Amino acid sequence: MTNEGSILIIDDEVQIRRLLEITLSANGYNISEASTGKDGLLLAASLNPVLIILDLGLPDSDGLEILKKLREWYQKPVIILSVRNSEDDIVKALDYGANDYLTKPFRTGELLARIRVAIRQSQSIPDKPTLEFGSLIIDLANHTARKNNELIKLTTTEFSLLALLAKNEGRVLTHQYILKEVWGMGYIEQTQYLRVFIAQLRKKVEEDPAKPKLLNTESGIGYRFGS
Amino acid sequence: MTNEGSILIIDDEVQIRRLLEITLSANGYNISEASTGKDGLLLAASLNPVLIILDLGLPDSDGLEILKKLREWYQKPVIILSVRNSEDDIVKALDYGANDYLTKPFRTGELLARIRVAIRQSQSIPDKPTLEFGSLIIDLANHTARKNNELIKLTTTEFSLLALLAKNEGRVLTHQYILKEVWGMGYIEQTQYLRVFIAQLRKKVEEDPAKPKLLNTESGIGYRFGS
DNA sequence: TCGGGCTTTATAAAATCTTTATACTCCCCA
DNA sequence: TGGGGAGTATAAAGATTTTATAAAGCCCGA
Repeated sequence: MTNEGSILIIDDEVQIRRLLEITLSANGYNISEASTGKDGLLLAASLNPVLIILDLGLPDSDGLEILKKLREWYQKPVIILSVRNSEDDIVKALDYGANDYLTKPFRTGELLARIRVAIRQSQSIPDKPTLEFGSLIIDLANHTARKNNELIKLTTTEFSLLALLAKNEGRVLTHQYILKEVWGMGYIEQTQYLRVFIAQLRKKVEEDPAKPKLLNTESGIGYRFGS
Repeated sequence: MTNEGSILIIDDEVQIRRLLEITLSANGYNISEASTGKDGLLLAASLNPVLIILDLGLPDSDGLEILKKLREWYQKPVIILSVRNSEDDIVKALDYGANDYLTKPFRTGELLARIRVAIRQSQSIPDKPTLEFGSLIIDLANHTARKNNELIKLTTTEFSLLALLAKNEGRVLTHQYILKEVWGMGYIEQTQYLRVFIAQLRKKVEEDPAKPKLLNTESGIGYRFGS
């Protein structure tokens, strides 16, 4: 795969993409590009790049939302490149999981150095792309899950729910928290959604859906994955 | 142990140190300070801080040299804080092993966010606080309790009751107080509820429910956890 | 238009809480 | 010394809340 180890640029401005493409290529990186948040997410999932450069001012969606969605499964570095220079924007982006934040216009040498820092750090941290629980293997980067080595067909919502719970193995997550993370702020009261999807997941993931070992319910509170 | 997890500031300017000290302390970090590179290196070695904030413009030595020396053994994050704003300085510092680079004057909120990023990357999630009583472990944040490392199944009410008593280990809590805290103001007279739930808890938590060691009754007054 | 996936509804089942019933324990005093 | 009462323990029945699951309806993209 030629794009193994590439850097993904998500930015709507053509000239910025061109500049980055030239600069980064000249320094030995493979480049992939997306001009919208949606494309960016898709490309990120399919290419699994070593680093993502993300513009906050995308036309189709809020950059922070893209960042949050990315961070549900993408552990490698994300560097924000934005014209926004307010402290609030910077702090939010960093707290949402960005590794670094540069304001446009930026100095290419500095960007390159910060890319080196980010990649250097991500390599020292051992990659944990899959979560394993007995015969169940969840691959966060590829959005897939396997039981006894067979691929389980999961919808997007089912996968985020499973991934959220699995990433918090042993912890009790409240209904509200799960609904907020998977469906969004406006769905905090839709506990029934959660019940429906948990039931579906159990059918797909558990040996015996009637006696769940992975997706445990904490009556009156929420759900807990495992132990 | 008090300096375990502290942040070391190496900067010769008193007012910067004072500012950082106030800001960082207010955000729950322990602070250590050095005004020269030499002291900084010594302190770093003796304290092993979780993060170092390093000024490049030290009087006794070149900041980059300090960084280089630090990096011979120190793997945790180093954030550079400097008046120097040239691309060359920034690139060099980052390539010498700095994790981040901020130019003075800096915005404290941004610095704090970048500190969080650096610490987040350098350490995995710390375990949440738990209450431990021999073989019984109560995890308040997770709403779980374990006896001999096995999860005990507790209902919401049972858990709040156990948690309330455990948090007040050794103290006698009156019936009324417990009822008010767990059930609410309107239940102060329902002493029987309490008896029922204490009995249930003892069955689940005590080695010998007939001879309780944790959930002790103070006849005529209330209950006491432990000692 | 079709079909997959999400939302909504309906209902059965399970879990939990409340109430009742009965027995036990301790302590005081005749 | 042993009977009585206040306070306590516990099981179990009844009531209520919460959860599981199937299935119907809806919506959107191919």
